Amino acid sequence: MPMDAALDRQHGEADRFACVTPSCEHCEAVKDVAICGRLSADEFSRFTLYRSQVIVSAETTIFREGDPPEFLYSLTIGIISLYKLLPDGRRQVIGFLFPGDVFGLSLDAGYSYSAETVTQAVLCRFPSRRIEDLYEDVPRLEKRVFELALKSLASAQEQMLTLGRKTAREKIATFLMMVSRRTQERGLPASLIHLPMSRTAIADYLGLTIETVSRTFTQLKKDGLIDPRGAQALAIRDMSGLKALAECLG
Amino acid sequence: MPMDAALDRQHGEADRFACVTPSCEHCEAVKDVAICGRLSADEFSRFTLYRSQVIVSAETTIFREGDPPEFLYSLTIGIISLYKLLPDGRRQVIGFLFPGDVFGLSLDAGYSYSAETVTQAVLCRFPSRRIEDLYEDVPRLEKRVFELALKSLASAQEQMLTLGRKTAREKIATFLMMVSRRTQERGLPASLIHLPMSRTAIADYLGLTIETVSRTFTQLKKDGLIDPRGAQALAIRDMSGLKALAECLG
DNA sequence: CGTCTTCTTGATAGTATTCAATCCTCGTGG
DNA sequence: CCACGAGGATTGAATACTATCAAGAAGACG
Repeated sequence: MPMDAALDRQHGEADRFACVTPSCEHCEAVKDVAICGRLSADEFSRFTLYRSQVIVSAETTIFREGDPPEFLYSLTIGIISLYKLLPDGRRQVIGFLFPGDVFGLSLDAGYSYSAETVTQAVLCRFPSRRIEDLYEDVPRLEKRVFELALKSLASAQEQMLTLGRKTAREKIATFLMMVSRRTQERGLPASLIHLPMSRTAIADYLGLTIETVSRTFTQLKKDGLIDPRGAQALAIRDMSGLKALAECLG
Repeated sequence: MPMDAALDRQHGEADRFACVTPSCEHCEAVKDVAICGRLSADEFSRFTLYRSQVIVSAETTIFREGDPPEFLYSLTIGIISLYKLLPDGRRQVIGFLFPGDVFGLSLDAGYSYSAETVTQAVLCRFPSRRIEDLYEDVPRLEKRVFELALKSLASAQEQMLTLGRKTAREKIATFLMMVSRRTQERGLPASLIHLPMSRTAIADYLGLTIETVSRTFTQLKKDGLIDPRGAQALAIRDMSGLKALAECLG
């Protein structure tokens, strides 16, 4: 397993990660929310000295749990999943990331989770060993990363509530509302959502099996709450009903 | 409900929270791990200008989810639980805190969880609105709080794996190993652990019912892994067996 | 257009929950 | 000092929700 990881890093990167120039035409879209948000022009130019950008194709591993932390990442475009594995293969997706989210923060000698792309993605990355220098050069950035880490913490705690105390139906509703919110944040319609992640990934995120996920989608459709558009997209037909279900009101 | 909270804060604090002098005889015990760890004498004296200390009796609410954040807390002595509630009363304990842990970090207008003591506790607290001043006065403290927030994040992610993918038996083993580790960190024997939290609190932490928790303890006893010493304490008889169970190896 | 993968649906099984009763512990008061 | 009462913990029986096993349908892709 560590052998595979080593090989991957040795031979794989050139194939999987395409480097792009530091002039970031996409960054504008997420500038308000991303790590690089709220920086002055001067701060931003210093910031770019530490940053490199990569394009990663869909369904590609970025790093594995236990790998020595090489980079701190910020997602510009695309969707990424973070997950942990048990020795027998059981998997828990601990988060789906959207543009503006950061990942790869680590205190220890290794990353505490694996990261892989769901869709093709554009990432900013910062060498871990130069992070302290970056923080000194652009102090506001440290505060920003701190803020984003606290946001991650809050959503992890919210997810603990979902995993521990909600039913399958409520879990799916919660998941759909989360995707809807993140979609809306990007300026897209909240009730027409794209689900590029597989049923397996959704199941592993919610602590369910793919069969239960599938059955629950079918039920929600029957109840008129959603209207599937193939397996990869759906329309929310009753937003307030779905919200009530997600928040366990009704 | 908000009425109750308001009354609590108005009339309750004098009764529930006893203030103690800033000379902290207990702090020595957790100095290496706590928020105040690794500070120079000079930094520490500046630090104390922001800090107040309180003693809180057992089973007492410190703040509720949604309350405006007044303080950042650091636990010196005792055990605290953080939890979230659903409207219908379902509860998820999102963490048990031990000496050295911080809580009450919040970005929003309100705390994102409730906090209550399990045992009597000694707390350091820092007014939220002066936190930025404190960070400026003692820059190293901001890094320290950042570190502790990342630790919280890592343990939340670990708990997501437990909640989503482990069986009741594995969950209990994981919980016991966590308590054992935190006990050992305080210089106490790892295999003789104290469980001051109720079965309800343990169940709400692991996403189980009290009955399942109880039954699982009984089973683990039968299997010779643990040896209950009343409901509030137990000896771990087979540490490596319990560890294997917690990590889902065997 | 056929193959392969992913998703959906169906039948059955199992783990944890629910409902209910008993037991135990500990604090209280006689 | 011991009996009593109350709340929490344990145990038992039945149920329910979700998982597992198995098969079929729908897309995706060459």
